[in-house]
Amino acid sequence: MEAIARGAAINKAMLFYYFSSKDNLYRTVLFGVFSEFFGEIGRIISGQLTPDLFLEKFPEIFIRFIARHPDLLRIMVFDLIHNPENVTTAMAEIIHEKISFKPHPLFELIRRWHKQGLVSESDPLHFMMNIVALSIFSFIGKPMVEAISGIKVTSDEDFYRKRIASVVNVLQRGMLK
Amino acid sequence: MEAIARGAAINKAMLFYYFSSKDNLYRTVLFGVFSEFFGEIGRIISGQLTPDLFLEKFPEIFIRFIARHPDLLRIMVFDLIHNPENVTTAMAEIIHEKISFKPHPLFELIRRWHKQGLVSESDPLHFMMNIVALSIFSFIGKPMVEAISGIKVTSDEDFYRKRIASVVNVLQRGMLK
DNA sequence: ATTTGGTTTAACCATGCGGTTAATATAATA
DNA sequence: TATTATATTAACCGCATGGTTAAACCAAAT
Repeated sequence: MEAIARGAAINKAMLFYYFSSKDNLYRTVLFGVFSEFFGEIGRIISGQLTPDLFLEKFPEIFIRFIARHPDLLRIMVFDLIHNPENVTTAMAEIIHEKISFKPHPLFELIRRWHKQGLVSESDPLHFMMNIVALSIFSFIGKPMVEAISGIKVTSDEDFYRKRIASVVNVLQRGMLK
Repeated sequence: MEAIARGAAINKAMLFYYFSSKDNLYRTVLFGVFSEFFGEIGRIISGQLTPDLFLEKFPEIFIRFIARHPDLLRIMVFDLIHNPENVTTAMAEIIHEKISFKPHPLFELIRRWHKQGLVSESDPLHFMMNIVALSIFSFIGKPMVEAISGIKVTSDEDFYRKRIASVVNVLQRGMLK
């Protein structure tokens, strides 16, 4: 909290005055950032959406979004690992009650794609996990893979572009029929 | 450290007596667990290894290994996110100096596969990242995807089996030619 | 000018935690 | 048995940090 206050050039007590607790500040920030994210995602989901367009756009949006908010992933993953109930209830609350994005239509869409023989994965949960996994790991795992391989990434922009290309390629070839 | 000592039914000071610092204890544990892991991986890597066998075995070993060591991922991801230099230098040291597993032969093998037209991904770094990403996210992301989708995983064993199947399917269809 | 309500701050409190220490118990050795 | 090296412990230290408080500041309303 002190560091946040320093960053905002205000006194630490002001954070508690306006946000009452660290947890509440956290949720407020999450809400803002989720609104932004699901807004972007919502914009590509429509009736005419094809699976291969979805698999092309989603990783791009996801990876670019996280790259734009480098601290978000750090904070969320920390919470996800240490007390998942906390962050998941906060997320569920935010998503289901306050934001227009509803996941169920997307899940129904994925099921329909599978029934139409367009995608190979029948379970929408695993379908989405595959996409998110490939996108998110670009950030968490980069230093680990660098350490194991001994290969250092030179340009970030270059890395993300190649990463997006690789992810989209794997997803389209791997999940489309 | 206090919790670890409690778990081992010893006094906290003993941990410092035998391991001198938290960091050193951490590295000792990492070393043990990495030896185990890379031992398992090393066993499947040989001259006759085919890419599709590799893509089938690696995720299975990886996912089962992490499932067997639930705290490992938590600790490593925490470090990976908060001070990557720390964990990566520790990892590099452990892998390159103390363990028989060498990543370069594997990377060469992947390059050869690509030259032979067996796999579509030309960069071994991204090739490996795709595999690790899909495997690892089964653990970190599970609660998140559950929260967003509203679908709760019932049986763990069931979840892992389906997860492995989905990952192997995506990888084999997505990266093989 | 004085009251009032929101705003801002420095100083403080409590707790958690990595790490230390000095003293004691125990086993090995001469 | 006396000595020495190794194990083991309770108590303590210092620092970071989430959170609180009481007082001061300041603008607008009376």
